Amino acid sequence: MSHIRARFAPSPTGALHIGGIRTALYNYLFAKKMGGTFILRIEDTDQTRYVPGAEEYILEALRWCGLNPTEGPGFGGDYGPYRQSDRKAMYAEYAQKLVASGHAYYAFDTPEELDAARQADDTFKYDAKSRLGLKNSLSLPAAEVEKRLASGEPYVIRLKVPAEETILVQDLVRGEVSFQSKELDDKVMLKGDGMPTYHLANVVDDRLMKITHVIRGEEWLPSTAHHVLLYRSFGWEAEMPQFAHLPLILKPTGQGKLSKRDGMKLGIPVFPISWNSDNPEDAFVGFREYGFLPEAMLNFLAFLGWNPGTEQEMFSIDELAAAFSLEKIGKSGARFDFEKARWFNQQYLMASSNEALATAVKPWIAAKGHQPSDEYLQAFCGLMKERVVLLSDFWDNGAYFFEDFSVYDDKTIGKKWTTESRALFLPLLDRIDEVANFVASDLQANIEAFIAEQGLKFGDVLPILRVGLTGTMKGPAVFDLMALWGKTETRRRLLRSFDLFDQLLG
RNA sequence: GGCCCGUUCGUCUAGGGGUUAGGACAUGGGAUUUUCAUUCCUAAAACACGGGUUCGAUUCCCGUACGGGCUGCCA
Repeated sequence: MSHIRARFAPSPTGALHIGGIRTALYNYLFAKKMGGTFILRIEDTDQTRYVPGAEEYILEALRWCGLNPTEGPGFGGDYGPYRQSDRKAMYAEYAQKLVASGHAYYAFDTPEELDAARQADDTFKYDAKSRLGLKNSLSLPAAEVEKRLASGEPYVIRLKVPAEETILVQDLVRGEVSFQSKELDDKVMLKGDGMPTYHLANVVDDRLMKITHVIRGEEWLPSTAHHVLLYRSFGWEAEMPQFAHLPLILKPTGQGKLSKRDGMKLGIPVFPISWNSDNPEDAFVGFREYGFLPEAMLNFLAFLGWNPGTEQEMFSIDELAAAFSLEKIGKSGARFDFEKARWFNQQYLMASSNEALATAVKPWIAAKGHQPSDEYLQAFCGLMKERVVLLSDFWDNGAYFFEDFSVYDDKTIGKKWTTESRALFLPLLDRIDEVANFVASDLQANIEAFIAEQGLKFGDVLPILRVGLTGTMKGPAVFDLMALWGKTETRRRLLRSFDLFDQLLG
């Protein structure tokens, strides 16, 4: 194999879910590993299912993931166009070639007639057995066919599947898979509207784009037999791409492959980025908007159906590419485990530098109406990163860094705050004011000394300080918080809170 | 229904004819920690079933069961 060319070929029929991203990822990793080319091709041959904005969505999702194609619509490349609707004329040409060589034929049966046939017999199949009884250029006299064609009667072109043949598919994931041609139907190659079906388009394009490896979901395995037949019919079988069919991603609960609905049902994201729609039934929240880092999502996804065989779990995208191989792809479906995805994100958050985190967190804080300095934001991230799982947690668990809390842990205060408390804590505030070097260690030493002098225990003092400062019993070390905020702010917060606490006594 | 694919702890998986069947997530217990979290230790937890082949099968073969996919002028 001289130069590897792998493609990701989504259909712009709506938001691309996580399974599609994984397919893109594996194609990307494989190409990268082999020093090959990663190609994006838009498969928009179904005009009835075209959804405006879907192509933009795909591009934006890939961009967010960092899975940028080296060839594709808007990316350049010598094998364009990369949008199938822009290649329409080509397919008709190839379909005609198939007819001319006797590998395909015209069919005039209407969709209604075929529906009726299926209705009457649920095993109905357009194949070698039935086609002579149907309306096509094999069953009709030549003159009749000419007449129908000349009159502009709508037709499709169907592949003439041989009656008795064994078709072997070599799959890189599954090994040899065999099919009997008598089980296969005469698939439509060219539709009534002149557009190709997936089967024709994908074979022609993979050929013309010199694709060497077709890495796609397992749902394509059954139709691969048709694809092999097509390559054979065109005389391309010797240079046919290699196939690798990926195991499906299964629903988090229950059975079946993951679908768009599952996310909404369980309140978890199954899309890389949000998909907005006027119809709430068709609007989805993405991993991005949910607070995931793209690297974490990709790391998680990479392990759904693939494993390097070592015990390393955390992989950067470059490490994934280096470790990747098609042979290590599993065969069985993998259940989507959202808890595991969260864990990966937490690991990435903890491992990130404060600077990188501040950049990622900034928009989340800005959305709440705050524009802290980078320095403050970085310190905030440093103190919070071991206590968050999602980017959204930074605000959810740390809003008090940016604005005064209005609700606080009154259970703790109810237990600890007494009529004597103010008399005790005011001197402590003065004591804190006296700390010359306002850093955590000095603060701790002074407060500890105060506690000892008063004959108190940590538990008598620290909870009050913590809740007074933050409103909650959860969070970073009290002394770190004080050091960050400084004398004035520390005093301000505590005084404000003591007033609040006093109200509890009344 | 037909065809195709699959099946190791609850989940993601490693492994492979003879192993104490390994790791991770989640779960239970414990330690550290002024809180929360982190970290560390620890526990419980799996080769779907039945036949072969073999000295020996979780591993190879065949069935069965179960699961999944496909069965459109959708991809």
